[in-house]
Amino acid sequence: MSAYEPKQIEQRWQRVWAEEKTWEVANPGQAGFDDTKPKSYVLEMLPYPSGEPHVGHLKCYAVGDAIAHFRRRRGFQVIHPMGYDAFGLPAENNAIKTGEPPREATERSIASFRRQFREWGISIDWSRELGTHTPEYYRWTQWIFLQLFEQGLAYREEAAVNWCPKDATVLANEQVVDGRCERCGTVVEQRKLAQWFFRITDYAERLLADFDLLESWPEHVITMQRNWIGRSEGAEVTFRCEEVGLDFPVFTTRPDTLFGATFFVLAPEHPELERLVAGTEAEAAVREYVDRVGRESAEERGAEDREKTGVPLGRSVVNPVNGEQIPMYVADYVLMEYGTGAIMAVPAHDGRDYEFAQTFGLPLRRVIEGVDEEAARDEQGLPYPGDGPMTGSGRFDGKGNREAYEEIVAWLREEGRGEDAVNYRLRDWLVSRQRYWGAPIPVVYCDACGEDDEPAIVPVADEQLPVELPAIDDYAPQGRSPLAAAEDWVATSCPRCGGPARRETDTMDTFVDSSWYFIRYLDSKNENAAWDRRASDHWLPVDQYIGGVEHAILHLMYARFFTKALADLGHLDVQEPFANLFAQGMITRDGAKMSKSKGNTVSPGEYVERYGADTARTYVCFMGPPERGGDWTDEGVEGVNRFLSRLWRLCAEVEERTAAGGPDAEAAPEGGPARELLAKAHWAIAKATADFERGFQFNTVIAAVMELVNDAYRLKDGLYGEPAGEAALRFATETGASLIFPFAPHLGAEVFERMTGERVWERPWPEPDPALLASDTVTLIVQVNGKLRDRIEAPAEAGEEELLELARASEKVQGHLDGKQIVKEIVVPGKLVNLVVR
RNA sequence: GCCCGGAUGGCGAAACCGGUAAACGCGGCGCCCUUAAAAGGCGCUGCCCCGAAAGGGGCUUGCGGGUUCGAGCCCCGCUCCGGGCACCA
Repeated sequence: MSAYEPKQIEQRWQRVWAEEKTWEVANPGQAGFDDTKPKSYVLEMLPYPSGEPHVGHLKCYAVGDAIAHFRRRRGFQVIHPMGYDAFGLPAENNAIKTGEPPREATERSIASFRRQFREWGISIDWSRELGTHTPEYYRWTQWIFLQLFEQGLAYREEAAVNWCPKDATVLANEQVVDGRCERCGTVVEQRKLAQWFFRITDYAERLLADFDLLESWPEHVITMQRNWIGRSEGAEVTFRCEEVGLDFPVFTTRPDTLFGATFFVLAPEHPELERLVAGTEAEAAVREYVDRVGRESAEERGAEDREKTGVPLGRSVVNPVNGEQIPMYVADYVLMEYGTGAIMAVPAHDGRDYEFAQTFGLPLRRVIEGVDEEAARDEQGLPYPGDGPMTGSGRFDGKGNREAYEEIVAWLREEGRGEDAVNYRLRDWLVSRQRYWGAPIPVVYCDACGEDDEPAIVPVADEQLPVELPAIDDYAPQGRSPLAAAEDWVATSCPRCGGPARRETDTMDTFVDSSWYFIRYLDSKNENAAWDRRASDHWLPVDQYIGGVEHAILHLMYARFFTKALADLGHLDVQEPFANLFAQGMITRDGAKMSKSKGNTVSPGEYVERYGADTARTYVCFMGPPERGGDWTDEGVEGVNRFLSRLWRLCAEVEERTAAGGPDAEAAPEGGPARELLAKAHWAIAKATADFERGFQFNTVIAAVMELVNDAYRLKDGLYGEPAGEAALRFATETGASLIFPFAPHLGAEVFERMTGERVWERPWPEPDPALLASDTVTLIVQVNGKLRDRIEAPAEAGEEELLELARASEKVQGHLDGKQIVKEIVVPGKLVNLVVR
């Protein structure tokens, strides 16, 4: 009998799928478009092509492909494309080290990914393939940038960035490790540079509200995004500094504690600081403090156990609720980026204000009594952040603080000193990078069009797109984008006035590229538009998105933002890009995250070479629930390989039998092995279908097919009775192939063809026969006082009385009744009897 | 500190609506095939106790309570592990 040789089988089917373009689908209006089927967009996150694919890729695409195959055979027209997120730092860092142009290393890696995806037999519509680094793609990334720019959603502003003084370069956040430059170890500084931003904060509210529009996303991903957006409700209250005649609004979530404010703090970056202290005694100390803070990294400043620091300003503001003068400070625990960059400090009810007050000997004033505390009225138990009755708050005393909250805000509103306010933790998205390997930002600076010595920012005209990335020699950053060195490229003419102008030399964050690729797939060869509305209207949203949790926040939120902004611009008709999201867990080795330095990496290529793609794919799906992680073991791989070999040999044996004796037309009588095997096959169909539809329980789908194959072995030769016979065996084998096909497509296709002469992917997913699922008898569980005492084969149709009689008649049960009184009888028909005795 | 997950045999796990705990796989043990090995096939395999055996009994889903005829699953209180956010007013 021939052995299972995956290589031959796999190559054969890969050739068929490539030559026949089996997985390509047409768009509406194109030849071959099938308008009879509902659509399903199945998408895995596109890979970042660096080096070779790793097991994370294998898992992601194995899971996605199983879904795609299942949906096709359930009658959907499935679109399942692939592309490469090809811009980014690794290729550029490699270029700095080796001098190899990023494009070359990237193309090499893409070729390797493409080849391996084909070797894995992933059912991809290759006609839609894209790379985000190609001018054909980034031309439209630039177009989207300009669309956002025209809407005021892209803007340029000074911002603090990470700066390494030794390398004289700007660093990405990921290149700052523990506040130091990852390359030279120098402490990183904050520098103010003009940067490009996307106004994602305008969408904060919708990004929160539209979680309701999603069909199925993992709860923890939604929670992570919620926390990231960080919506806080409160009030904006204005404190006035009479000495300099300035109003200072603050944001607070606790207007109920206003009477407890005993001091006031500004962030070191606060723009009015200068005016407050200019020419005063405090000026020198304040300036020194602000300078010191400015030199610190965000990491240092945010350190957990850091002592509170600050400097008094020698000024005071008036508390609008009681007219009290409270002293002003500057302190680095107040952040300019959040709220108004100023706070009212209530040390009795806020931990941070409390610490500051302790350090600087400032008074506490309790304005909310603790409810159950012994020392509810004195300084013990402070800071107290909880609820309770108001005290020391004038006419609000005695009221609950929640009630007082509303009344105080209403009062401030009437007085014109405050109003309800909402704040978000979310910041605008900084998209410019002083880097080479990215899509150039398509604007120019024109002095002639500008005013007041400020050059005008002029968008590049649509017909001049793409702004192509020029070839350069030196990729090392010099404190400006490496593109700045390409002087011929930088010097251009102004699209508006035709005069001399300079190109923007920053490139875009790679997250911009990946925020819209799923739309481009729908019309990836379109040279006249980013996409055709007919295509996007038909295919969007993505019905099932699959990828790692590491993208739970950034990528997924950026893509959601892009979708909403593009919908607002009239380019899309969906508000959410991904209706269903599946976040896969990480595969470890020896219990640890895989890394080259630990030497515990698993190369999918090696396993595909040794065991075949079907084994590797089925194994990652069988390891456990795919949303959880799993530890890769070679024994586990062997086990799956053994199972697939068993299916293969079963097929070979059934074929031989036919050659020898011809199919026996058999009846599969009740109680016989043929009937048993057919019933098992239909059970497996029902189980596999249910588990597929329930979500991603692939491990149990595969287990069901294993059970079917085991039963086929057990029954085929009749070791313990009659053999099952040809027809039942053939059906069991065919069914096993059909059900395993989404995981092991090559073997599934091969075995199915040998059994039926047909192509499994052209056959609908099998339906279980209810007549064969039903059984004449059931195992009745008999409990006494909830403990299992006997199992009895009972007629499936038996009524409650009959079951009770059977149960009471059981000898084993009798032994436990033993003179006791039956006080209650519980019957679950077809399942269980519980006798309660006393 | 706040917010999410999770904890079941030697291991990965299963258990759908509160109704047989441990399906399936790994590992281990035994047998068959073989001159032998590999490969393959067949069986056993949660823990403890009684028994020569057949068989019987008890215990068991991180810990402690509760609800229920019945809890891995529901409720209350903890412990440990993993992840996210974190001076966000």
